[in-house]
Amino acid sequence: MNYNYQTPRYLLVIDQIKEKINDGELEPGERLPSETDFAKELRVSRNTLREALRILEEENIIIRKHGVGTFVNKKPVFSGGIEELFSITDMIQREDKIPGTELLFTGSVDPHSDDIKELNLNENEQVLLVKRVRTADGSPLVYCIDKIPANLLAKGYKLNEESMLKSLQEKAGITISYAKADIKTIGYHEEISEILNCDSDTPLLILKQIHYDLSDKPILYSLNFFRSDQISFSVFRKRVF
Amino acid sequence: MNYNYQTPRYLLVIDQIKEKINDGELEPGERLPSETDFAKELRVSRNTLREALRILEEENIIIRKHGVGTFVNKKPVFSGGIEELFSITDMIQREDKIPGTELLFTGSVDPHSDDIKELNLNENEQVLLVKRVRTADGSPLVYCIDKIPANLLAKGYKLNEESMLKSLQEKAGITISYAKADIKTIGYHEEISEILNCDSDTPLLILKQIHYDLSDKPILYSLNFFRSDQISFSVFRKRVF
DNA sequence: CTATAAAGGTGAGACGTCCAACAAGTCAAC
DNA sequence: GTTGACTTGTTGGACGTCTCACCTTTATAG
Repeated sequence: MNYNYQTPRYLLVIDQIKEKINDGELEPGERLPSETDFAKELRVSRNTLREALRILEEENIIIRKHGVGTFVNKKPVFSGGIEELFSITDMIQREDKIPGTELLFTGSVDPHSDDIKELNLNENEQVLLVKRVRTADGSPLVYCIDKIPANLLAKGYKLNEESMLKSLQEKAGITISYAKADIKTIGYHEEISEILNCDSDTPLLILKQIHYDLSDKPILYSLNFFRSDQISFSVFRKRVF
Repeated sequence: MNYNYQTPRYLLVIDQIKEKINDGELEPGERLPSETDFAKELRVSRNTLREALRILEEENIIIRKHGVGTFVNKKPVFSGGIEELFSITDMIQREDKIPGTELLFTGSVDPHSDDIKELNLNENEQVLLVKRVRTADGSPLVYCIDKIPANLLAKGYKLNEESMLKSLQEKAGITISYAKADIKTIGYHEEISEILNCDSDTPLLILKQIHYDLSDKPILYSLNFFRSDQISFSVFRKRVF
């Protein structure tokens, strides 16, 4: 096995340009050298440079104006919205809080009809059901229900207390690539509101997700009930023309 | 001399391939000809074909596997999540319902401190405040508060009853390019829950948005309160590596 | 029979070159 | 002064060619 990664040139070029921007060598709003000149300066062909510029434009780091020039974008690209897939562990850490986990239940169960549909299961296939409460700095933040087809996991699969995504990656070799999420809300849930220790005036934000792997196979069905007084979801919405 | 190169070749190639897929000439899951062969067949250079394939891959229409081949994607690309920016009018129409509007208030007012911050206003700048209830098939769905800096609009600016985005585009020549949205929830709002005609058990989903134009200038600050029993937000979440 | 090596096909990346489309400035003719 | 052709410099698009990395299949050695 020779993992002979050789980083493509255009990716190196991207890094070089980003570095120039971060180092202040290229100021926001400033015009880049012409493609011909810049290619010479970076010692790559114009096409390679263009490939890099194309991606940088996609990432909103530069703006290209036909017949005028290429410019460093002014605005700091904000992101980190939930259109990017990250784990609840990450979500908590981004708020500079310490994530914790309280395991409520784990074991194989027969799936509900919903699960069969969403996870594309066979008749007799069981699912690994995990119920947890995730805490931020010790106080309960979200009630999590996760379901994974049992046959995807080795017998001795041991759930660690960290991110489910990370755990799937490292323990089962499954890479989650994307998820289809649905955001709802519910006023009060007898059991869950109790566990999250929030009163009847505080609604719960529900994040219902189906996670898929690289070959579009449904892997993980999860329901998350958030305390709405401690969380909100931000989304970067882009106009599609 | 003037050959018919109005639209770029690679865009034509994209259309040709899409057409082949829609016509059933290329079945979902089927392998495309190799790049070399396909380029010959379509009478373009391999580079041009690759540019087309690159874009088709981005659009999730095909999947390329290094050393194996290029395949037509099986699954229908789901999207339409709120990571794509569309108006509430669109949102309602996508549910096959008839959008309606009830205008509650419109006029110029002094901005709040929040507005000044979010819309990047000057001290004495007024904002056009619009309060509306949007209905779907006649029944109230969402309570909308919109604020636009007054100086962006001509004196005689007349709000039509349609989409604010569309109105800004057509009447004021302002193109909204993207928005930063925040999703919250609230259990009950004395005034708004009343207007939306929903009881105290039904929480409201709040969509708070700041809309920006093509040059990243904040244009529109909006607060939308949705009846949570009639709406949920779907998001396509993608892993970023 | 199995395991390993070689071969061939595939997409990925890169280069040099050419022409077209676009924007802005220059300058002469009106 | 205004107009309109021309010039210059930019990004956009396209081509042909080459090498590399990756995967599958086949052939071969044991």
